[in-house]
Amino acid sequence: MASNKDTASTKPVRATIRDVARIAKVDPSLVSRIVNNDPKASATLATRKRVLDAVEVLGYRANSAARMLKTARTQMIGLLLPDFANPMYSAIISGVEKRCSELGYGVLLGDHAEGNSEKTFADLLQRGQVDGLLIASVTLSDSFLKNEILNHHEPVVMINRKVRGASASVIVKDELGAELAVQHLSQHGTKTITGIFGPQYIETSQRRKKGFEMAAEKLGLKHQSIEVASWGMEDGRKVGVELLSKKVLPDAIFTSTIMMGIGFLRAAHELSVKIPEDVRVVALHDSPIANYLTPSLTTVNLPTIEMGMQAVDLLVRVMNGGSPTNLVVSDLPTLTIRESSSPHLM
Amino acid sequence: MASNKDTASTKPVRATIRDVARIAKVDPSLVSRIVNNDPKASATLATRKRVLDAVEVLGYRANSAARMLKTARTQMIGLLLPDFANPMYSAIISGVEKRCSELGYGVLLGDHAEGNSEKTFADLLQRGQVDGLLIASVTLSDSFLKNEILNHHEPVVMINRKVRGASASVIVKDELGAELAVQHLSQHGTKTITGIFGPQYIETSQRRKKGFEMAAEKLGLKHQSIEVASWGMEDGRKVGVELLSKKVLPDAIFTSTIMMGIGFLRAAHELSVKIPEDVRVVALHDSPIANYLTPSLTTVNLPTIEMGMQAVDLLVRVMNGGSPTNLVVSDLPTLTIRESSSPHLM
DNA sequence: CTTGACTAGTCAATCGGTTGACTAAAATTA
DNA sequence: TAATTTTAGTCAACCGATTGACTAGTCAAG
Repeated sequence: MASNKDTASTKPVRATIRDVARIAKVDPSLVSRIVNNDPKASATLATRKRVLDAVEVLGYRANSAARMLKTARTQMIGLLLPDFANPMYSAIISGVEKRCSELGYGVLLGDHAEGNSEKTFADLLQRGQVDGLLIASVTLSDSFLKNEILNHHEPVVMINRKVRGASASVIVKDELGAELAVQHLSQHGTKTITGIFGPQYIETSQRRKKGFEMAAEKLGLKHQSIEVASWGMEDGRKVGVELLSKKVLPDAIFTSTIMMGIGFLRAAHELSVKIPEDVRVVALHDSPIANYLTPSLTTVNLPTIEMGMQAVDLLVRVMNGGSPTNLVVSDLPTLTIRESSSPHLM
Repeated sequence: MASNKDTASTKPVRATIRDVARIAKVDPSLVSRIVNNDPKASATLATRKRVLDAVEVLGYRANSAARMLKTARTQMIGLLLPDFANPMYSAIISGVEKRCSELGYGVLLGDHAEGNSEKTFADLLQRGQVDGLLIASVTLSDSFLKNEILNHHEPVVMINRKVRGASASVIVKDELGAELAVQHLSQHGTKTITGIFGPQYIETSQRRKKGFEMAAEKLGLKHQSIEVASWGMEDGRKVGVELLSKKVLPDAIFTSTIMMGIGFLRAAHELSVKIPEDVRVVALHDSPIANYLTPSLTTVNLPTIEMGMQAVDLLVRVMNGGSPTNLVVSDLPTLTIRESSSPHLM
């Protein structure tokens, strides 16, 4: 008699380890050891083959719930994001997913639109659905993170952001990215430059601003930093309209996100300010779309996919008992020069 | 003695149902019934309170692996996507995630870049990590899907695509979307119109083309359909360059994806063709970015988020024994008129 | 021929909840 | 008051895989 009674019709009958064991005429424990390459498994070649054949024939896959229960590891990682539409996050997702899939981890998605956050954390971590958590959110406050996350002291890695005081994180060389942009913008006789940044309570925004200001200082540029409440296209547009309505325009603009850069280009278009002739623009973050804007947008390509991958690596290390560290992706930002900063390309 | 022995230091000690039972001085089964609102649970108010208090105090959450194992349901849905960067997919993800979270399902992400596919399917479905699968992929061939997916006859819902012969699906009114675009474009004295479509072995592409052609026919427009191999920005640009290099330009262009539309605008810019003065453009799919392009891009807003949500609903129905159906989201596409199609806005 | 060391594999407890079957006491009905 | 139903809760068998402990048989060495 089959151990799986066929329930009426619809339910697919999944083979269990016992089914395999019965077919191969061995104990389930041996099957387990063989399929998991347990060094403790000792079996003759013939036996091993019988087992493997049975696995093949039955299409056996270990039930992951049972395995999770016994091993207390889910082989899943939670990924918390605020916004799926932002291309920056797309790249992170890609990197995370890629590395996870290489390492045999699943990626459980968690969005945390407003109000959602506690629920998500509780649901994912507390009921043991994931072995660890990646948080790529810029909107959660440091204090919330400290109280909710570090309290539960689960393995957590922050992506693209450090949280003061604790936890592991992976960031990229934002300062250097900003510096690269400023250096490039300083050419062609640029004297004045304006940077547009997100809110400074976010550590990442701070680093970008710092990189911008130090580079401008070093190059002797007259500079100004504008801080806005958010990072989106509309923010870039609004600031752009305001800035470009003035009598005197800066020679160059640096936006700390590509979304802002896109918005800024739009503002310039609306006010008939010529980019790059009147104002040259560089944005942080690359995205395929930068090539297709008019003018195409010069960007600093941050190693975002790499950041996602290394975040997974770090998280896995922490899950295995490694100590949480704050990691900086060693890949350097690179500049992709396009029309928005290069009069001669136009 | 606590049932959880404290392992050295790092591992967080999670309370089990037995811990709760002990504190509340009841049987674990009663705890289970109470926390799950099992109608079979009968307990005095006092007992119930004791249990709930104990749950609260211990921060108890049912271990999901154990529950999965026993109930044979994971409360997770797999979402298979080809590309996280495409804004179209972002909207689908949003909708799926939202509805899942409302219904208490988790979303397990599966990318299926090349070669990845069998592995992903096997991993997710066969080892019972998800109760059902949503597939939002346009690149997998019908035959692959039929053999790999329908063979295993697991609950699967296709998003934005039908597979001939079987399975459940959710699509939107693509024809109508195309028609809406053509109608709008037919104004302002348009006589000739060209549509740009993805490969016709994809059913969705077919419907869009059909909608386009029927509408053009009905309105007495001279029309032409171009078929390209893919749906991206570069495809739109290439076709655009080719098309706009000719001596005679069509009065209007319809692109069947927003990515193509973006690429087309770029082509026009490169060739100094004025949009909308020389050629008017409408793209299928809306996205916030359409507002920020130059010119801003008129789009047909398909109810994509809704599609994601309804896909989840349908999948859940199928998982609960409902019969798989091919569903068309009833929300109608709407037109958002922007500069690319409206001379008077410029 | 005996002892010891492998080899090839089996046994059984366990992970944490769930759920049908069951019981003792209390409440209701006859 | 006795019989019956309800209430309040308990018991114990799972779900499927993992893993430390154990055993029967084989082989080699002494």
